[in-house]
Amino acid sequence: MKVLGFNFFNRPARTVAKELLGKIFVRNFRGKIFTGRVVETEAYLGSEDPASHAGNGLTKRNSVMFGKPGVAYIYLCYGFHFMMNVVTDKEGLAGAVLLRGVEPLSGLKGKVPNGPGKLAKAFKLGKKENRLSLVPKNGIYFAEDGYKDFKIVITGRIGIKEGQNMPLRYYIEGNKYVSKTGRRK
DNA sequence: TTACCGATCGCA
DNA sequence: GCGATCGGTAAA
Repeated sequence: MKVLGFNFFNRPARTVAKELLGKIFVRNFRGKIFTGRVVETEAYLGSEDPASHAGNGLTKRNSVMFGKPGVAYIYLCYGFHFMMNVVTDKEGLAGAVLLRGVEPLSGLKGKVPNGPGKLAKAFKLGKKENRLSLVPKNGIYFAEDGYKDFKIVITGRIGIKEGQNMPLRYYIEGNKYVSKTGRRK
């Protein structure tokens, strides 16, 4: 099993979002290991994407999206829910991939993180983990185990105003752990 | 300093 | 269909 490194994330958000499907998300929380297979992602771009946090230029919050790839961008939304993103694209260029759904593999004890909010909660991700680098020493990283026998479906993103949506959502066809709200067309 | 609102979820 | 609840952002 190979850990995904800097070069994997140092590419356009669309590419990373697509290739992250089927990979394994690993979270080491105080000695406990949580793992899950990535089954659903969304890509967020920079200035060309009005739905992205980075769509209106650089601010304090989104500055991490302009920084080094392979860094966690975790944001509190609607006052309740954290969203787990991975920064992509080379430094200076905004881009991120949102994790919307994973299939639980180990350490998740019956939890079904089918949705970005629940996912972050199940993996114990919060404000503290924002801006952490996805280098194994920080306890958050992605790994590759050769799983690639699946079909990728591309649709519009979820929760985005009409008119500024783009087909940047990727998921594994037929997977039970793709979020339900996300399954609608 | 204040007012507004969002990449959501669970319950009715 | 709606309310919960908080931090970033822009305007004053």
